[in-house]
Amino acid sequence: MARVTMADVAREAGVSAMTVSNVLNERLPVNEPTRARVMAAVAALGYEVNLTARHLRAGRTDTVAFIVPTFHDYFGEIADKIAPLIEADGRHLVLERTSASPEYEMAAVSVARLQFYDGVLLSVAGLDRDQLDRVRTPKPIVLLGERDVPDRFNHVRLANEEGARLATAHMIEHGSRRILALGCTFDTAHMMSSDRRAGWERALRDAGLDVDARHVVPVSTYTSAAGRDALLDVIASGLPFDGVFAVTDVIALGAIAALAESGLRVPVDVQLAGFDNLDMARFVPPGLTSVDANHEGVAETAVGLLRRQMAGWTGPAEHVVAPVRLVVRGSTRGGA
Amino acid sequence: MARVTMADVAREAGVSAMTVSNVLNERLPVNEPTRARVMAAVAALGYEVNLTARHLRAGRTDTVAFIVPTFHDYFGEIADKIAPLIEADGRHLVLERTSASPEYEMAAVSVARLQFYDGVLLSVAGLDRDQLDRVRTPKPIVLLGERDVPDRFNHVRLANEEGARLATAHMIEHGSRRILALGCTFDTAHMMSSDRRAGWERALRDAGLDVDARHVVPVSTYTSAAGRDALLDVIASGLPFDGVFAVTDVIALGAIAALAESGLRVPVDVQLAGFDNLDMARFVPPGLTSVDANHEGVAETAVGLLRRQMAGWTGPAEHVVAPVRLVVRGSTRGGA
DNA sequence: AAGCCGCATTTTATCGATAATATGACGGCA
DNA sequence: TGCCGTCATATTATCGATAAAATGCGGCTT
Repeated sequence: MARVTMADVAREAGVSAMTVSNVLNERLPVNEPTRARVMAAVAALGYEVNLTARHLRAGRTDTVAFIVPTFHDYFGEIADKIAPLIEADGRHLVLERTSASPEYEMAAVSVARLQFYDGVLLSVAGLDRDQLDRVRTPKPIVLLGERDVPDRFNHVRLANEEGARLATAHMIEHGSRRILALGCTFDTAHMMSSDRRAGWERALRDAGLDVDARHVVPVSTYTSAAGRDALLDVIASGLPFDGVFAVTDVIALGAIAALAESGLRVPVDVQLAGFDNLDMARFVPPGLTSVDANHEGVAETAVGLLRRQMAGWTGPAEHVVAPVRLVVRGSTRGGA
Repeated sequence: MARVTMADVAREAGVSAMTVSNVLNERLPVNEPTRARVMAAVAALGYEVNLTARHLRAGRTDTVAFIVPTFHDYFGEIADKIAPLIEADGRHLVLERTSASPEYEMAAVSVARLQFYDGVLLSVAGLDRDQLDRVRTPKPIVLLGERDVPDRFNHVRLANEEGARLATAHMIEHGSRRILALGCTFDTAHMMSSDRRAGWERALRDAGLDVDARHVVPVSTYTSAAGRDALLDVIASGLPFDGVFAVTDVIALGAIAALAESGLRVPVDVQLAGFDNLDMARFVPPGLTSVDANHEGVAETAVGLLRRQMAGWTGPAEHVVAPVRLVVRGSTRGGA
């Protein structure tokens, strides 16, 4: 338990603690013989720096947090894209989760927790603009996610409306006329479910089709199970449809299950498109057409903004809308 | 930037810093009027404790790390099970990843990084027994994963052989005679790919079937893409088979894609079973039969062992083999 | 009335590293 | 020979909280 400290190393090498620090951090020059003696002592005692003490004194942790609603699916995939970018700067990435609940999210961005990190990427799921506005921290922070955020934060979001429009228009082009917006809502605040609904709506209008409010089908949570249940309810209700735009790929997977169970063939009877282009979308038969959110591009943009802040930049915050593109696969009739 | 410190609060409230600490931590009793004054000062100044300073002095972070090879899929799902258990004790869970590379994994368990945490759950993917044996830390630590580990570590692993045997026997029972072991290997060291192969082999022998080495098909990485490619190669080679035991569900998803592309019907032409019972397995048509690894049970066991260590227990380490069961779905003929 | 005790609060020392500053040895130059 | 500058290394102070020990005060006992 008795950890080896810098003072122990200093004693062993017959120098002062400061010299050990200088050797290890290459801050001030140290003569070669002294250096060698220090290194030998470090090796002999198996010394490792106490990062907590360094943090307290030097004010730096070389660690960045990515705070997510949940660890799995979308966020897990994007975190794996972010990690190498952070590591390239010699920093460490850690994930924390908020359970998508506003209280947890507030707690996660409390000044206390943020002190552990040199910078924070926060995926906003539960907090609204006003709650975010109460977050007053000088920490470099970049927000990710589809909700509205205060201007003073750097923010990266997706072209939600455009993506939904692309997917919906594609299904219309290939013959669908009654397309469900599964997991969407008529909320007025900007958020994922409403922005994507707006895109779905625009595609319909562009094609001269009616917007039927019954086609907007909410889900209880953003899980495959909820997507499946919601779609089964629609099928049971007898409401006719020949296409499904699912607000996320996870929901789309639930839709695939519901359609299969109900004997509806994809894409012959019903076309289906999702959003996010998760890895899974390539492999689930017949291949899920999906709006590609360009995880890597989003990761690079967000990390770039964060890096700039950590380097001391204090210019105005940026609000980036990441472009999307449609990846066509077998679940729509344009696909293979 | 100028953070509010405990000394600032003390000055504002007209007491000493120690009294502020006592109020906030409820360590020593403090008179109500004083308490109220301190709380008022805390609120007025918006004070939040500096967790780094507390950590340095008190030696406690109230944070547990779960160190995983990658953030997505299996580990993301299990992390979401672990998080609530850690939070129930008033602690925080953070994830770190190692990219499944031994160097990163060694770095992640370096004494330096571990100092940030009160305890560590380490999912071993890259390190072998000898490398792990070099990890000498007094930190509470519990290992997860299918590799052999030194006795002195607490360890939770799955009943790999039994799970693979169950899945394979189930497919034999329903008529398969030539079952591939996709993603398995003939390695002699205990690891996921070889233990599960052993279970597959045992099921074959139990049924009086030959073990054909060509049926053991390795994959380059544990990804769906690699699973798909490997199975497509087998199909192209003309080697006949009528069942696939995939070493993980992620690999199984790749197999589903390969079979679909090749016009082979599941489960009519080929039965398929995976391992892990990821959420996805319920929803991918026709439903993926899978060995359920009981994520929640594993999470509870691992956290229980960790909790005990963090509470000061120093008895001998435990090596738990978590039981598994087969969840039958449409990808095998016993399913719906 | 003297002494002691319990309780609230303060003081001091400390966790381990590092920024800022001080010291001291040596070489160069007039 | 004496002074100064340079470079390597040592000292001191500090980051902010907290454990442990010290103080001080009023009440109770005898």
